[in-house]
Amino acid sequence: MRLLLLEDDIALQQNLNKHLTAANYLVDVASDGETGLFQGLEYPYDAAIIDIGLPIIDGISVIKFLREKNKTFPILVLTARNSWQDKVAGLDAGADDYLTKPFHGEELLARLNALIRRSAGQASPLIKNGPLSINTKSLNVEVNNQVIKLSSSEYKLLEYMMLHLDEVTSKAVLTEHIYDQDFDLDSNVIEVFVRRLRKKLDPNNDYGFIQTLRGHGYKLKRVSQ
Amino acid sequence: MRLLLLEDDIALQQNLNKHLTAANYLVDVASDGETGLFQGLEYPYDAAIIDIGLPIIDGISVIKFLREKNKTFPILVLTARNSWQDKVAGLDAGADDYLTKPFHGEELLARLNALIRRSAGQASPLIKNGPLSINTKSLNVEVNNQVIKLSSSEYKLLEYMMLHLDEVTSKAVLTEHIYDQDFDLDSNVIEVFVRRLRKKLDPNNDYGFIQTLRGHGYKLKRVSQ
DNA sequence: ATTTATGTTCAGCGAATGTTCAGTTGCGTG
DNA sequence: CACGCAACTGAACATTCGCTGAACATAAAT
Repeated sequence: MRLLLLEDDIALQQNLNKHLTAANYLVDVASDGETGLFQGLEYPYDAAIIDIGLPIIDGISVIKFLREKNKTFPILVLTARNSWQDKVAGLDAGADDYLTKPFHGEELLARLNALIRRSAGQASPLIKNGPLSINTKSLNVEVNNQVIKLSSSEYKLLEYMMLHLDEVTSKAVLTEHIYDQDFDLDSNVIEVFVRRLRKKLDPNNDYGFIQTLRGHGYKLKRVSQ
Repeated sequence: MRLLLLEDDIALQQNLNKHLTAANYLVDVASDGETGLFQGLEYPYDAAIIDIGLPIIDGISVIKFLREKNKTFPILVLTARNSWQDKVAGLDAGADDYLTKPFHGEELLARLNALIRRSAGQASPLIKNGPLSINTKSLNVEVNNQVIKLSSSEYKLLEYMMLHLDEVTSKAVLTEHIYDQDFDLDSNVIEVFVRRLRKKLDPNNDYGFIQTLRGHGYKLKRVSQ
């Protein structure tokens, strides 16, 4: 198992390196974002541990860039205590878990093991489809890296379709997904939400994300990119 | 698909049961670890959903025991929010994925489907017959890799015949399949739909996909290729 | 209490689809 | 070969479905 460790605090870096190596990981280290990013793009890592505060390129940007380049290995971010924003930013950028400093080496190892095992099943909170991406943990939605603000229902609709790319889904099923109990069927809520979603995601209909299949339902087109 | 659901919160249990059943799973439920473990050892499940906090025997132990007895079906653990220890423990015990409460039924389904698919080597929604192919999920239809746009009824007809290749099907049966209730019999709707289908799939009748058996019905010819 | 965001309902429109019809074709049987 | 019936065909007609803008209702935020 090969790891990428990005940490600029040299003492901490060496300490972690020791721990991880002892746990039979092959560790590559870097002390700044640029070097780290380069390495992350270059080598087939099984996971990365990235500190938020890095010189040259900060950790968040490194994560974003790696995800943009379709690097899917799990990422664990290290944040300072009480820095709630950093955690959120990290998860938004595509990290899979976070750890607050200070922490025990054991804790790090446990989480890392879990992440790696889980990633074998490819359960990343970040779902991408061409220029469209959503984060099922932070509920962040982006089109071409532009954040889109969606209402709760709009998000639910989109999430469902992102989890079922290219599958036709009837309005009845979509309704069930938005409302806990069953709902009045001869309402056109779904149509209205779809309308608003389309408008927000793609005002000029450049992409045609959401397609209508008359008599069947809607589907979110898979975009290659 | 048969599932084992171990959850001691009765409300949640029933809710999940409803969702899963609606998604065509056959669900066995249990509210404590002992009963659950017994069932897990006894029946051939396709997957299990296990809450960490269970009476009598806790979820982690159940998972460990199942794995020890070489039960290989995928296991999804449910954990409380912020309890990363539980997640780690669950994954270490042999679970394949985790889900943090509260969650949407759909997210559960998506993960579950992913797990099962991964463990079983997916069944394809793609049906091919020579140059003709349909996708029963996306409802995409192609002839020689050229996408063909069909109306709802046209698609239903084609799907039925693709699922019954080389079988003669009477107009009455086809009618029943398109309409929920029975329909006026002395109408020539089917003929009209067949006509339109033929035109769209094969304008010059190069292949002769749909054959007429006078007095009996239609059949979709199996094409070698 | 007021404003703002979100959810829900409604009605008109137009295109896509479904349905009917009438004339034509052509197979199969006598 | 001729007849009758089943299927074919093109077009007209009818209807449904989804789209849309807006209004109204309710919930959340200030």
